Amino acid sequence: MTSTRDRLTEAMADLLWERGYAATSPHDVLAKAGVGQGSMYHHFSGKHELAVAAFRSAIDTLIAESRVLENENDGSTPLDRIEGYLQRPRPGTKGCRAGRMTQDPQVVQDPELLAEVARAFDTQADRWTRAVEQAIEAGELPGTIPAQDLALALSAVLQGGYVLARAHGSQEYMDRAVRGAVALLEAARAQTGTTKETA
Amino acid sequence: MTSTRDRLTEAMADLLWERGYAATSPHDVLAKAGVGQGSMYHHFSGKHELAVAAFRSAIDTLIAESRVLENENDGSTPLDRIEGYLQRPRPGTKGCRAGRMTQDPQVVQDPELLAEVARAFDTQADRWTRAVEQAIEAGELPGTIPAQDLALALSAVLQGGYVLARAHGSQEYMDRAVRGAVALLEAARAQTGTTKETA
DNA sequence: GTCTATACATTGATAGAC
DNA sequence: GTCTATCAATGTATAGAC
Repeated sequence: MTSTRDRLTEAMADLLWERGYAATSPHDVLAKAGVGQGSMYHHFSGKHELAVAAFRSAIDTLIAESRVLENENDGSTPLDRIEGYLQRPRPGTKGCRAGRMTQDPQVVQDPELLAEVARAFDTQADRWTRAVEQAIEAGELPGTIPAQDLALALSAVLQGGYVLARAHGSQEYMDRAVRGAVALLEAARAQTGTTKETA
Repeated sequence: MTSTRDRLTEAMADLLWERGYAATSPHDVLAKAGVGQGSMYHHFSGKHELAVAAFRSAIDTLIAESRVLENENDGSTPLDRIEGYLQRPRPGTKGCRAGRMTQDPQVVQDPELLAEVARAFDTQADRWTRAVEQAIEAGELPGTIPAQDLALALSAVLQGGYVLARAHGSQEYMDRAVRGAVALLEAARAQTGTTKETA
C-alpha cells in the first residue's frame, strides 16, 4: 500500500526521466499519480520541492548500479569489470536519468537539482577511476594513460551513446559506440602483453 | 543591413542553442530580434517553422566544421587528424547545438527537427569513419578495430564531454574526457608501431 | 489529508490598424 | 511589412469545503 506522497514522488520521477523537469507540469504528475489538484501542495511546497525529492531518490538508484565496478573479489580482472560495465544493457533511446537533465536550462540553473546530477557523475567517476587505476596496476593498461582522464572518457562514451541513440531513435548507436570503446581498450590491453583471447 | 526575417532566424538560432526548443517562446525571439509581436507570423507560419529554418542553417554551419577530418593532403596522418579534431576547442558548458536537442521531448517527436539532428550526426559519423579507416590502412591503428564503431565511440566522447561539462558547470570535464580518449588512441597506436599486425 | 474550484501569469497564435 | 491589442489554452499555485 503506497501513500499519496510516495505515489507523487514516483510519478514525478518517471516523468522527469520521460520528459525532463521543465516539460513536466504539476497537472501531469497529479494525473499520473491519480490524486487531486491540491494534494501535491499538502506534501510539498510545489513542483520544485517534489522534483528535488523525486530526483534524489532516482539518483540513489542510479548510483547503486555502478557498484559493479567495485566487485574486486569476484575473480574478474579490473579491465574485465570495466568492459563488463560498459556493455551492460542501457536504454539508449530513453536516455540517462541524470545526463538527460544537463540539457534542461531550468535544471542547470537550479543548484539543488544540478547538485544531484553532479553527485551521480562524481560517484561514478570515482569508481571508474579506481577501476582504471587497478587495471594499470595489474598491467592490463599501459601506465602512460592518466586514470582520471580515461575514466571521464569512458563515462562520456556512455553519455554520448545516449545522445546518439536518441538522435537516431535507435538503440543500435549506443551499442556500437560501446563496442568501439571496448575494441579500443582491447587494443591497448594487447600492447601490455597480458593479451586475452577474444573470439 | 539585416532584414527582419534574418534577425528572426538569427535570434531563434541563438536561443535554440541557449535554451533549446521547448523553452524558447516566440515572445523571447521577438524581443531578442527587436521586432513586434506580429512580424514573426508574417514571415513564418509560427514558432515551429521559424525554428526549423533557424536550426537548419545552424546545422549547416556545424557540419562545415568537421571538414577538418577530411584534409587528406596537408601532410598530416589520419590519426593526427583524428586527435586534432578531438582536441579542437569546444564550448563544453554551452553544449552542442545538435546534441543538446536530443534531450528535448518536443524535438525528438518532431520529424523535421529530429531529421536535422540526425543529419548532423550522420555527416560527422561518415567523416569519422573514413578517417578511422585511413588510420587502419596506414597502420596507425590495429585492424581488429571496427572502424564504424570506433567512429561512433569518438563521436560519443565529444557528446558525453558536453554532458559532463554541463553537469559540473566546468569546461575541465570536457577537456579531460578528450585527453583520456586521445591517450587511449595513443596506446593503441604504440601497439601497431611495435608489433607487426597480420592484416 | 484529500478534494474541487479558482486565480493569475505565460505561451503560441490571431486581428486588424497603419 | 510592421506594429499594438487581444485571445484561448496551459502552467503553477492558492482557497477553502469535506
